[in-house]
Amino acid sequence: MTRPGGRSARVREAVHRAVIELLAEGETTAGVPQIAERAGVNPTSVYRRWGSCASVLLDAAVARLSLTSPVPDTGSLRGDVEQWATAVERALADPDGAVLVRALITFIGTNADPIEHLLSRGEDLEQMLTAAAARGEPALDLQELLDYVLAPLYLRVLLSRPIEPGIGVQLADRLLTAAGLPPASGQGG
Amino acid sequence: MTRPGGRSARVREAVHRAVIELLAEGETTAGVPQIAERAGVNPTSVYRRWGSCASVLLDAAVARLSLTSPVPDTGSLRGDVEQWATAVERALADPDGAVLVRALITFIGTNADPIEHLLSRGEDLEQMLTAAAARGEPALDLQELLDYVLAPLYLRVLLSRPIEPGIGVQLADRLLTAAGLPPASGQGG
DNA sequence: CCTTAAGGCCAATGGATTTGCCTTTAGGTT
DNA sequence: AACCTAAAGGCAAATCCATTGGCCTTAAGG
Repeated sequence: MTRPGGRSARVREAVHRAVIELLAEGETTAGVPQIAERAGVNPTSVYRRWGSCASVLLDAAVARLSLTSPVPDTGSLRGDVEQWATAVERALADPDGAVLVRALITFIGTNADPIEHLLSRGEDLEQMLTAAAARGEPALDLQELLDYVLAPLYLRVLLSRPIEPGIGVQLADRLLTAAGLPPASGQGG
Repeated sequence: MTRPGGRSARVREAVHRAVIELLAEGETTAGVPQIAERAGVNPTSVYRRWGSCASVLLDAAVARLSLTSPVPDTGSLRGDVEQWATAVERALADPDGAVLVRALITFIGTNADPIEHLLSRGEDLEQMLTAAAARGEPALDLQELLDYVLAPLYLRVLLSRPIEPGIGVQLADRLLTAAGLPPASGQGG
């Protein structure tokens, strides 16, 4: 029998918060003992539940990023893409989000699981694009969406460049323009 | 007095090769002792010169990446951008290059130095774009070059997706098209 | 009020890191 | 060319610290 709630949940929460905090403070070399102390938890407990610092990080990152950027459904391709881009922009502009993305990237080389997780989100996005095409809007590729919008945002995070407010929409517009969709007039019609 | 050559240089070389090899073999958790053994060097020497595994990696990455992708000067904007994109593509398609980029990203959060190094290359690229604008060609932004070409390539590396051959030129064309430069006819004039 | 999953504590353990000292040798000098 | 000198490497012993294992305590979930 597994026990998802109560003390276990509190420990999980505390540990997640601890890693994120430590990373945000630049303590990138913190080990399990440091995390445990910050979380007010015994190191042994962390070792038993997660086994390593990397797993903790991964768990925290996936838990956090799952709450972010749900796939939108505004009824128009432009609306969907812009809304999604904005959500990603917001997620990455938040220092915690940035830190988690970097951590995720770091450990993706080791673990295949997080990639799977990300790709499953990709399928949702693909559906969003497919639905738009079915409505008669321009057909977009998931890869194009990633190239035009996600990649530039990630590059900023990874190189520690600032995320300019509004950049999400701007990137989305580049994609939509390249796809032949006229720029939004903003006046409807 | 510092001694850049002779045995020191050999040790440096051997250690660089060792980290790259180990990473390429998937030994992402290798520590200083493993690196030293692979390099045929005493661990103490590694500790004294670099202090940590991260520094070794960084040193190796910067040393290696400095040799790659020199800024081109073909006389035409399209030629320059396409050639640069292809060089980057080639660098990232090489497993060693990919591994180093990921390593670099991982430790950029900690160290500011490598960012400086990368940005200094950015200035060279900016000159390339400025020179083209001075010739009357479309004026491009460094940021656009990074967004359209570098970011998508990096994203592939970071998410462990394959780098499709020719993708460099394809990305370059997107940028050039967006800039109003007609696609290459390949027939000149 | 049970049962037992999960956490805490403490005492090993083992490998990474540091330290002191000696040997090699790069780079310069005579 | 032989010859300094000190920077850099090697070696071994000492130390430090993350990780593990055994055992007890707490408290979910029924």
